[in-house]
Amino acid sequence: MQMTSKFTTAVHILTCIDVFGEQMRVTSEFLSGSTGVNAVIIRNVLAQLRSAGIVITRQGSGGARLSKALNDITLYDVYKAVECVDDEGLFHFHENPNARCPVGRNIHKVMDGRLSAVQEAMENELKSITLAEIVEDTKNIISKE
Amino acid sequence: MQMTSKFTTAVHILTCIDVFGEQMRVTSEFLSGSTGVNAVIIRNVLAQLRSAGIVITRQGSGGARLSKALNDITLYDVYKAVECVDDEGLFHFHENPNARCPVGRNIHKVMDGRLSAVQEAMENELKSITLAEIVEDTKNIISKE
DNA sequence: AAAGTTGTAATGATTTATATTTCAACTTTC
DNA sequence: GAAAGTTGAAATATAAATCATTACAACTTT
Repeated sequence: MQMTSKFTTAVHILTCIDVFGEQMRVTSEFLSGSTGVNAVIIRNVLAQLRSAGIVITRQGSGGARLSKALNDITLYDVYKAVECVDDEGLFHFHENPNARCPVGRNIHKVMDGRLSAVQEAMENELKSITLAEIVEDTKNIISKE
Repeated sequence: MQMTSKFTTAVHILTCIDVFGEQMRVTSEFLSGSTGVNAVIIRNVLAQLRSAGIVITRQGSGGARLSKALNDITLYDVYKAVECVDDEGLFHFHENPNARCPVGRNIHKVMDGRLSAVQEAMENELKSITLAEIVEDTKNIISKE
């Protein structure tokens, strides 16, 4: 199992918008070139980031912009925006446990709370990381190249 | 994205072995009935649990047994046993970032450590939960039904 | 020897992820 | 206002992953 690569793609996109946005229009075509991801997928990711209030895009004009400070965007916001994990949760329960078996009819409720806690631990860690630090590190590396 | 259901299936299996193991042979056929999961899949999961030193099974004789105390089996052990997440890690990087782009050639190393930390947060939570508690809760619920 | 079980390989069905094609709607520039 | 470039979005294709199923050899117990 692996998280959709739209997540790292989205972080890459946002980093590019900040790094290049002042000098040029950061179009889906440009982002496709930088990420190696198909331009239509880029537009889909941008649409999700837009729905989440993270970027602004407009038909025709071209070029995405951030709609918040990097400090106010956490990896969790990006993770939610691109729907890495749906309402069903991170863990996938086998669907047909046997209700006539005492274990089968109870295992779900016994595990549910604990699995939610595990997912929450991961999400809390994502909340602790901001795009500001990602971009700062990136710029530092670039300036030393 | 969701974790393979082999994980919850494995926990279900281990719970059944403990709950029913003293009164009967817990065969893959029986476990298939309780979980609603195909018997061959059950045998595959049992094979993985066996490789991890968690259960004992033998050709012919039938019936799986635990090879450790429930207290010494954490959800992390089960998660590793059934290979929920492979060596690539929980997060899947888009594969072809452009090395000619300053962001493209650095984003991976900027994110890697942080993504590992996120994964580790999840895994640490899994390590904190033992099968002993899962089985205890299950038995408590059953006894009150 | 018979019956039941595990181990495992091979195949199929379903779902999901990503890429691709296509085109209408929009903006800017000439 | 026409041309060029861009976004938004639907439809389709390809590839990979997941789970189920079939089949059968190896093994154990009776």
